Parts: sequence; structure tokens; C-alpha cells
Amino acid sequence: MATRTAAQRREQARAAYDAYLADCPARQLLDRISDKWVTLVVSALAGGPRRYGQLASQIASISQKMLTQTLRNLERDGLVSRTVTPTVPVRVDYELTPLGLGLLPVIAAVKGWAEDNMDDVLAARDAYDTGKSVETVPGSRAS
Amino acid sequence: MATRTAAQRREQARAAYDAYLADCPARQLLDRISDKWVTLVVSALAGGPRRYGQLASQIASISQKMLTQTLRNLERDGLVSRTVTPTVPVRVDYELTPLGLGLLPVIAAVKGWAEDNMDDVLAARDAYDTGKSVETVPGSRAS
DNA sequence: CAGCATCCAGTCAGATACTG
DNA sequence: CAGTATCTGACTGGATGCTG
Repeated sequence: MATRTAAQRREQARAAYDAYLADCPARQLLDRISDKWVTLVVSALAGGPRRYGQLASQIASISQKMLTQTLRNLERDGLVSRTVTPTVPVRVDYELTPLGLGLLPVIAAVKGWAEDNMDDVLAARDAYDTGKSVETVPGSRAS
Repeated sequence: MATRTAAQRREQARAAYDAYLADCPARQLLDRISDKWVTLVVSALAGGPRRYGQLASQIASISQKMLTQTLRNLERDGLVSRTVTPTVPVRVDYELTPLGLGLLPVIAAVKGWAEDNMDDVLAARDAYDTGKSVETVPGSRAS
């Protein structure tokens, strides 16, 4: 990227946004917010400003590399703000911007749906796997 | 994967679902629906049953490998149903299940938000990049 | 038409080590 | 505390060729 000028992007932005098209910027944004870490980080920021360490411990499974990377991307896209307090131990707070707050309910809906429909999906997955391994190849995936 | 037995998964499913935990199945489901192709495929199925070829041409940017793979995953998770009509040229229709229909509004919200907030994100991204390259001050993080 | 198998380049993400 | 830098294995996703 960065090869396109602002004028070119403006031109693209004026066109109807259809995420089905690969060259449409909406597709790229869709890719961005479809990132699993983005979902978790934004959710973690739902309760207000958080420090870097707080996010790290709350999400736990994320590596500091991915946390930083996700945070940087979100900051770049104007979804979160980064505030540095130059105290002796440097303190950095991340907070959702108005734009990020607008995304929040959407993200929350996704996360909520996932936690809400686990049983059905798990059951369907189980049924699917069982049905497949009955015939054809006997004892293929048993362990 | 596939190393966990159904019993083990059942046990995990009984625990409280917290997507922040890596070992929680809700996290895996979150990963699944956070997939960019899933978003597009589910959106494409919003208008009712579609044939394989229809999906391929509608999404266009997707490869047949990714389309098939995404479809298989969605079918396995019980989000879409696969109907084979054994005519001379085999006809296969995909359709959202009730579970998939429940996910639809969530997906639609994500896709809608992406298409709706393009300008703001694009502007923020542009401002972010510009600010970094113009500074060139050794005091900032712009190296 | 619908789909699978294989090869392979590119990207992602974790572990590790170091800085202000 | 809050990062940055790098190396590397794992996974993603595209292109191609073949089957029913």
C-alpha cells in the first residue's frame, strides 16, 4: 500500500462500497475488523481506558507482539487513542475513540453471539464429524 | 486438532464461556466467524439458497479452494446446509440454517459498519501516516 | 458443474532478547 | 512498564491439474 495517493483513494471512496469486490477499500476494512485480536481488544476496551499491561493480562492468550500490532492498527484506523504519560515508569493508556465506540456494539454482538451459540455449533460440529467417520474409512480419526 | 474427544469438548462446553480465554471453545468460534471469507459467504447467502458457482461469481475474489473450505467449515458448524441434486451435471445448493440465519444480522452489522465508516477510517489512516512521515523528528517513534 | 489434491509463496504469530 | 527487533515454525491462500 501507500502507493495510492489520497486523491485516488478519495475517488475510490466515492464509489459505492461493495465488500464483495477485492479492490474495494471496504473489503480491507472488513478484513481488519474481522481480525480475531481486534474483536478481543476492542471488547476489552469497552469498559473504558486501559493500560497496556491491563490489556495484556485481561486477554492473556495474546502475545505482546500481537497486542502491540493490533493496538497500532486500531490507532492508525482511528478506532483507539493512545495516551502516553511520561512518568518514571512510562504509562500508556488506550481508549476507544468515538469511531471505535461506534464499532463496539457491532463487535459486542459478534462476541455475544459466539458465546451464546456455542452449544449449537459444538453439537453440529460433533454430529458432522461422527457422521463422516462412520463408513468409508474405518477408524480414521480415532485417537 | 481432532485430538480432543467429544467427551472432553462436552466438558469444556459446560464451563462458563469467556472468549478471553484461549482454551475456551467460544474463542474458537469467535475465530471462525471472525474469518473474512465467512463474513462474505454468509452475506452472499443472505438472499436465500445459492449454488456453488453463484457464490463463486458473486464473491469473485475468492478462490475455489477458500470457497469450498469456508463452505465446509460453515456446514460443519451447522451454519449452512448443503443440498446435492444428483442430476447429470451435479447441482449443489447452499443455504443458511436457522442457526446461520441467527448469525446473519450480526454479520450484516459488521459488513454494514465497514461500508458505512470507510471515510472516517480512511481519513484517520491517512492522517496517521502523514503525521508520521512529515515529522522526521528524532523525538518521536517515527525512527 | 462441483470438488479434491498438491505444490508453493507469502503472511501470521509465538518465543526470545534487548531498550528507554 | 511498555514497548521494539529478529528469527522461525505454522498456517493461509493462490495456481494448477485431475475426478465424477
